[in-house]
Amino acid sequence: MGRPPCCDKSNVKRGLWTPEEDAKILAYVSNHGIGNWTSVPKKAGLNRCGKSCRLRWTNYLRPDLKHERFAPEEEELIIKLHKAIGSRWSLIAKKLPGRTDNDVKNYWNTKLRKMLQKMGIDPVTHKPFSQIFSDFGNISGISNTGNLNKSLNSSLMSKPDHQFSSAILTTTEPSCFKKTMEEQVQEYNPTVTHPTSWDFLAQFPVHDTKQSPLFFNEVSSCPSSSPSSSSTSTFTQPYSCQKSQAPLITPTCTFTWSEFLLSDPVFSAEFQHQQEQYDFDEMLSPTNSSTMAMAHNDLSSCNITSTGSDDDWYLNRSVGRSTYGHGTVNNGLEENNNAADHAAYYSSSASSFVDGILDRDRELHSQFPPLLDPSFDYY
DNA sequence: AAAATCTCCAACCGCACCCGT
DNA sequence: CACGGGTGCGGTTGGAGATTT
Repeated sequence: MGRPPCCDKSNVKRGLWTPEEDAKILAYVSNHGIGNWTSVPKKAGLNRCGKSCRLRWTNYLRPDLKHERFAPEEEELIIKLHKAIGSRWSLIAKKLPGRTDNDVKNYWNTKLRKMLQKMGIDPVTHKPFSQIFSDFGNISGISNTGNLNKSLNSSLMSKPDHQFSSAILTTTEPSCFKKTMEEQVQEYNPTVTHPTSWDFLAQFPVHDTKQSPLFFNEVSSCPSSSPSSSSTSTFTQPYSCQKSQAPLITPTCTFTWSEFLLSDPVFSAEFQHQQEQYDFDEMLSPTNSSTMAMAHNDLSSCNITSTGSDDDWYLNRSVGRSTYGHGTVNNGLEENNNAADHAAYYSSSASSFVDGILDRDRELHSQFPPLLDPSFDYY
């Protein structure tokens, strides 16, 4: 039994607002102020749902809103905050005067996300696709099975190369991203001699948490919407996804957001030296609201159980989902972090947990030699 | 010029939380 | 403590306008 609708949807107008309707809202708010939106339609003479009125006001009519395009500084701030706290649009919007969460969300989805993808950055994890791909390949052994070349060939036959030359940096793009996806793949995977394609990457849904949550979504995975999360700083589960529950990996140590943020050279500089400007403590203070408190937990005190660094976390997630892959010995992180920009932006380290998994992988191979046959297929 | 496709964003939806009763 | 109305939030959709074919 769900919650009853806030109004009779069949009898209220929906869709785009007219100037007349806007004027009624503005007139009502100027006379009565904001409050009890469910009664606003009736009092203002509108045939709209109260929720719709509130949305129209907060997202469009509020006098303090900016309607011009986002400035490069705003773009950079959104990216940094998204890396730090994920798709907490309302929190991000609070740091952008005159912008609503809807503005920020739309701008992210239409511009910034695509821009990052073009530059070879996974917009969910903020890691280079090449690193993700390399990790995945090295752990699951894709490159050993022959499927890599097969996939590359098929994808390259279907898509022209010019797709990969689109990552031309503009002056509005943040300076912290320098390399195209193609460059990164060449750099991180010397064995890959051809440009790759989105189709090819799409076959390995490492950044699609809906289809296959191979990699931990550091933000949405925090049980921030859970009532209990606001009262505890330690998760009882290593990770939990609201919509896609992933199998658990036994935790061996803890990871804190504050350490993660402060270890990030880009974010920590802002965080430490301009704390007043960002002022997460104030913004995320538990005294403000439960949402703030939950986000505070995410940022400052929420402990995410992990086997080491955040990179290990991502890595372990992929390991956990690739039990039967053909693992290579190296985890690929150390040797693949030779790009100065990304080495500065993304730190990594080896993991005994990963080694353990790889040992087990090798053990499986020794016990089941057919697995090493490139022609072996599960289907 | 027309049709097809793409981009963008306003608006909607459903869920969860807050808070008064 | 339970309930229910109000609100906040993030994800998604629909359609208008722009662009390409």
